[in-house]
Amino acid sequence: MNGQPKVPVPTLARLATYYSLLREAEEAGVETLNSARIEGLSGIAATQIRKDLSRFGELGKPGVGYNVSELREHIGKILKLDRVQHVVIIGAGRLGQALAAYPGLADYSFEVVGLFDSDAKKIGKTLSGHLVRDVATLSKSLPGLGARIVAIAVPASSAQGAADAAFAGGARWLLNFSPTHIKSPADCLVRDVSFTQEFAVLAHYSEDK
Amino acid sequence: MNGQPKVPVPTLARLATYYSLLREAEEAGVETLNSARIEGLSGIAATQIRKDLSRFGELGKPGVGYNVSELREHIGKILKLDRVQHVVIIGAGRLGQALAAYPGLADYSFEVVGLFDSDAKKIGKTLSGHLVRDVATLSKSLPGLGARIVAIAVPASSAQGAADAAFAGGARWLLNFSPTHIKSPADCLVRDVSFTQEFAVLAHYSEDK
DNA sequence: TACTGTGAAGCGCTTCACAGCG
DNA sequence: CGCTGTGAAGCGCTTCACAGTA
Repeated sequence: MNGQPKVPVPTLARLATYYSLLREAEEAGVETLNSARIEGLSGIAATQIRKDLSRFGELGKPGVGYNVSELREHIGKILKLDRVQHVVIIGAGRLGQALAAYPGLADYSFEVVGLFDSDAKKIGKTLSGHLVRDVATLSKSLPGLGARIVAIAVPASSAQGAADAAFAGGARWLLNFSPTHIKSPADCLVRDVSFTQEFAVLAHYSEDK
Repeated sequence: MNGQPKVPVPTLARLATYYSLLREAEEAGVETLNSARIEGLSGIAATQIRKDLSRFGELGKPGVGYNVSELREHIGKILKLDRVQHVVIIGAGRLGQALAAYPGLADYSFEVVGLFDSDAKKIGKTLSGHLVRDVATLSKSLPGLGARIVAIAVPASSAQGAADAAFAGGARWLLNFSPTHIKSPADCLVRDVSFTQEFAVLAHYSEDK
């Protein structure tokens, strides 16, 4: 998709974890952190942490560790959290509202710039601090909102329609919270978050001893 | 006594996908489905599907495919969705409410038997159809609720405390929706669902302007 | 001495090619 | 012939052992 060195998704996920933990350490005034301490804070093995970070250059100092703010900044650049990322949310139900109001998003420089729904009772109202707009207008208004990322928080039956409207509006990165498979153009990336899947995995383990 | 063969987590996740899609096919009156059709419905490669299913015996018929209701039932047993799974949710904020009311949970035979919060304004009220109870009483009331699985939907700052109360009440399987690492006893299993992590992974792929 | 960086080994999931059965 | 089941190859992430550096 772009010409940068490919970073494995599991690594990216861990980088997001480091980022969040480094933010907290920075606010607490911690200046350096070594891989063993990061393991204690994150549950991720120290060797794994060093391996992840070494991919991007020599970020740490032997005998000392990693400089907290430098490392946070560096990871921010890799994850592109060094700029504001505009996000649009489709679906103003409980989940959509939860996402729209989620404080964690702001911590990562995500900004919700639009909340859409198809329910006439919700359109025009302000929910979770956002004006609810008609999803029928999505594909036309999306380019003007400058949103790179669209989150789908609608029931399974309307998910593909919502996604198609997003694609028509130029969206290329989707986070799909609906429990259904979304067919997407080849140059688009859809990431699924399935609550039921997570519960089901846990259920499988629920009886062994 | 763990006599069952270990099933990889990625496989379990896909089984949950098959299960959901088979439910729909069953309701639509479809009797058989072959791996190519399941690929079309799920986006999962046909060879992967056959490999996944072959692990549990010869479930399909060459030249025909898989019997929809038989397969759904079989997967239900593997994932232990053939019985009601009681779930307790800690945190009655927007996310906790979204989970408590999520229709997908009922489709998988999950039943929310308790919704807890620490906010005195919420305790005693009914939200998303559930009475909100005081989280301070959680560890005592948990055994009586018969919940195997506990979902943590509280802010990061109270997540460890909520988890500890759940562990004290005998919970051993946690779904953690808070953006923080939870320390858990060795015989407990914590699965993390991090919205910000998912957004961050997507952000990495977003194009430079 | 304390800690990072890294080549190599290890391991598990995925993909392939094709055997086997209805 | 159509479609599943499977041993084997492929591949990528993780873990290990230790070299290298402040």
